[in-house]
Amino acid sequence: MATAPSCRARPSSTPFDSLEQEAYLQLWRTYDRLREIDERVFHAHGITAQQYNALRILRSVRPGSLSTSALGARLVSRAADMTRLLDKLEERGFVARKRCAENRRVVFVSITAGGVAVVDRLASDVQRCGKDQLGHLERKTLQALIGILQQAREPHEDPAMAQAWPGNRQSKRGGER
Amino acid sequence: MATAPSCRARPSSTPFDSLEQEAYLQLWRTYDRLREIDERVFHAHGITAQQYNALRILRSVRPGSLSTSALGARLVSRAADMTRLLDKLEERGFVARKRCAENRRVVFVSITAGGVAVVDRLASDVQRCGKDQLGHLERKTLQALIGILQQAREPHEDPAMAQAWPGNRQSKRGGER
DNA sequence: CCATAATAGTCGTTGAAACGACTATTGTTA
DNA sequence: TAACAATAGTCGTTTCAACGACTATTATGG
Repeated sequence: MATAPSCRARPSSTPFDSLEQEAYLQLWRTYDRLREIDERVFHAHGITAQQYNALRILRSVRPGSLSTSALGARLVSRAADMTRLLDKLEERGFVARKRCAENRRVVFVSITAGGVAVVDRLASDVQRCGKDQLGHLERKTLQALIGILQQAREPHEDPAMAQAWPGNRQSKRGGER
Repeated sequence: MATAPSCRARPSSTPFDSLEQEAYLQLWRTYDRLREIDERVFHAHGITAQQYNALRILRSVRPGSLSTSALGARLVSRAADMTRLLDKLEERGFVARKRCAENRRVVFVSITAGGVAVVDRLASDVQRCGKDQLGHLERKTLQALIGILQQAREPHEDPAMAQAWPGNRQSKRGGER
């Protein structure tokens, strides 16, 4: 690891006020660059990254369903407005909504066969996209990144949803490679 | 009540298809969480993170100016539409635009005294915000994060602007502790 | 019971991002 | 120099995100 131990940065070349700010801006820019890549993929299929995420989560509980707010809590990015996100998915027949009988305030959402088809159709593109984005990093580097990111947001993560975004370090998933 | 009775991490507890995808989603979520924090700060001052960045860059070249596109290239996040971003800043008297005489296609932008005042007024809040976001990480961890992020986006970074986002690893900026 | 609060979701409005078409200016070349 | 291409920026439109107000339903406390 660590290409170039030298590089010899000039003193005034860092326009950052603090290390924390630099880390955050690097994070922002990196996210922005990688997002550009996967949005190309999703856009080609007429879908949004956020919408894909919702479908991915719904597929994982299929044939079960989730309440609107439970789904929102599991999304990668907080979504202020589930209603309209689901409106779009429902319009296109990817999800179905059903009012809960016991508690008529909640609405359960489930993925339809059409929604599953979309996710499946995207699967290989998404897989390839991941390689395009970060495939040049070694596994150990990726794992280190994941660990630091979890550590970084740990104090800002709502403990109530620690199970949705667990801080499990090792995550030995086996497969893949 | 009755949060998951099991916990028991069933094999399918990692909803990620690959390590690359996991890293990207962790990056996305972490960015989202940290962004929430600094947007609170900027929103309190009636400004956008992106706008603040533009002002920060313009202040760094003060009293000089940058062409619209040069400024856009230096921003943290690619901005599709500089025109309207600058419109808003100009409306509020934070920047000034002036057509270039030699090449009348380009427009030079510079920060005004009012713009400098805004950035200065925000400085301490921004500083504190950085601590809130990532102050709980050790310096070495932050440096490791920065290094991995640079490595992560290196193949996706336009070489033409490598100077705006240099890949210098160590960036010993001294003070700040 | 009734009043009140708390919860789950919906909707209106505003502002920003995305995408592309368009104008103005300059460079190139036949 | 006229025609064409390239460049820099602007603008129109559509879509998405943010914020808050609002409706409907259920829980709670006198």
